[in-house]
Amino acid sequence: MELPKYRKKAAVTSPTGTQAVDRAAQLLIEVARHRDPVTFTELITASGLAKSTTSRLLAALERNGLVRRDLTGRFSPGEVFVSYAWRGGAEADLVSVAQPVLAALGEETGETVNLGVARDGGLVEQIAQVDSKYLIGGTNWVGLRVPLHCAALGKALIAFGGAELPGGHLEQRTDRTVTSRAALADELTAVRERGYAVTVEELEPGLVAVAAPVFADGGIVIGALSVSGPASRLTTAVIPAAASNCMAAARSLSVLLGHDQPARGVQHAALAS
Amino acid sequence: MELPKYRKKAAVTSPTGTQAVDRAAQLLIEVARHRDPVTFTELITASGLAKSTTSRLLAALERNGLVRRDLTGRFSPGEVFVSYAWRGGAEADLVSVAQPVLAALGEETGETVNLGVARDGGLVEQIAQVDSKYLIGGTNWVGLRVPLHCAALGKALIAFGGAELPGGHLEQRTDRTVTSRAALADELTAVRERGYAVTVEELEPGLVAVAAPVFADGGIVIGALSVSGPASRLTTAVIPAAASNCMAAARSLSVLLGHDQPARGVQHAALAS
DNA sequence: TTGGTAGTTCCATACTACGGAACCTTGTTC
DNA sequence: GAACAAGGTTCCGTAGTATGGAACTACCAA
Repeated sequence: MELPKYRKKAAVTSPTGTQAVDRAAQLLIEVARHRDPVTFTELITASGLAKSTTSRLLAALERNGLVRRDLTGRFSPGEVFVSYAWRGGAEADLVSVAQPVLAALGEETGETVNLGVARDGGLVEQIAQVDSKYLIGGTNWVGLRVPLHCAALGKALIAFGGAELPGGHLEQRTDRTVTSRAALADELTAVRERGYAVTVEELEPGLVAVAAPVFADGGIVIGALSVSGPASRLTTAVIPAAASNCMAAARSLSVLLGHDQPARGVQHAALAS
Repeated sequence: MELPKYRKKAAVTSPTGTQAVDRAAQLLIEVARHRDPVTFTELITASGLAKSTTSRLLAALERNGLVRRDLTGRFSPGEVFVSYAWRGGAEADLVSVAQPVLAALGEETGETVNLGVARDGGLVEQIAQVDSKYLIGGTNWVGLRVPLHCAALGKALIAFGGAELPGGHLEQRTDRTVTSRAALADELTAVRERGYAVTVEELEPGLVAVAAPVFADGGIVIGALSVSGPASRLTTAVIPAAASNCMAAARSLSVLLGHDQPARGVQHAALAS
């Protein structure tokens, strides 16, 4: 009886002519995705590859600075990742990754759409925007920073752990701004239950907004997506619909960023069956 | 006359059994290294690969979320990078990338060695440390944040554009702290010329330190490396030697992070000759 | 010493990645 | 608006690179 030198695979593996690259990419993603260093054995089981193949591919990745092994032989993202992250290019890239999602949400709701991220000092900054289709709508808010507690974006961030409410006085922006920490805590609980945050004239009279959190790999909240408009259009009757669109968009963006994406690549998914 | 189907290469290409992965890694690094999106053609010339091969490899990288193409077809780092950068894992990874360099510098000088990065509010935080070999030396400073203007790490950061001096009053920590902006500006010019910063009892009486900047890809300053000790040991006579060691270590770390590294991978370097 | 675990190297094999050419798409020039 | 150019993708037969099993090394524990 002869043993086949190559195991025949049941599932068709990528007919794209890039098997090795796909496999290496999967290994790299597996390393980049985890918060803690990953062991060689974990990578073998995660990828389903042969020891020798995994060893060879990882050596190639390491040689190129894409992964790094610590003293115990475990793998972490390499210098290329570290260097990229420190360079600060990620914010610009986040904006461009998000742009299509914002555009779609703007199309659906017709209102001003913003992507916000937490900043030091209890602020949230809008880093991308799609303008309202109406004549009355938001001006350009990109670069604008507002307190977390009176913005929908800010509430969404705090509620899901993407920002922390600073100590001290909570500024009373309008007569509807929530400045009691107890009331705010109750509201944040509601935000977590609903999945979205609302502000009704708490930041500026006549301004209503809803916002939902955006997650990256590993469930970390990196920002929030908001829909804002005048109180005359965003009435209590239409807020739920806008919020629903907003949450769906936030979820899409999260998936784009690798959150809860079951199998990112092409091959090996079938092998698990 | 027959045309060879495969072009014979003069230089031996990676005898490691990972040609495709190495090539893909080079393309990925080329994309991650640049601040601005890179075009397909630029990648072809940079890699020296055939159009078809480049197209296939880039498609594989894109499919796996490692690169992304914008509307004009140019390439940026993909969601995997964006997600990694936002997760904040880069700081821990920087510490572990830097650890061997710090250890070597500590071995050479015998003094306390620190890696510092800029924080909001005109502060510098020490994120990694190697302790002095002497009984009198620095305590554990990891996590400690001090004003930029009176720390060697801070001066090195400001001088090379890695941090900005905040407006307002410059705190007088000791009677030797430089609090005049004009005097500080002069000193920063000297730092740029020398390549390293010095503080002599400007942060705490009896404490002397030298520091040199650490660069990442593209010349961005991401942190600084310092050597600190008591004024009794770090006298004006030995400061230049310590500074020289410190600068060499900072340069090593910069190279590790991809700064000015002529050819990171294995192949293609030979093709340029 | 023996056994076990973790990972690397070797090797013949055969399948995957190769590059040239054809082809497609988009934008530009008369 | 036809012809051209530039940028990029798909196709294809071929060859040489990636493959996985086995042998091997290194380290640790009992």
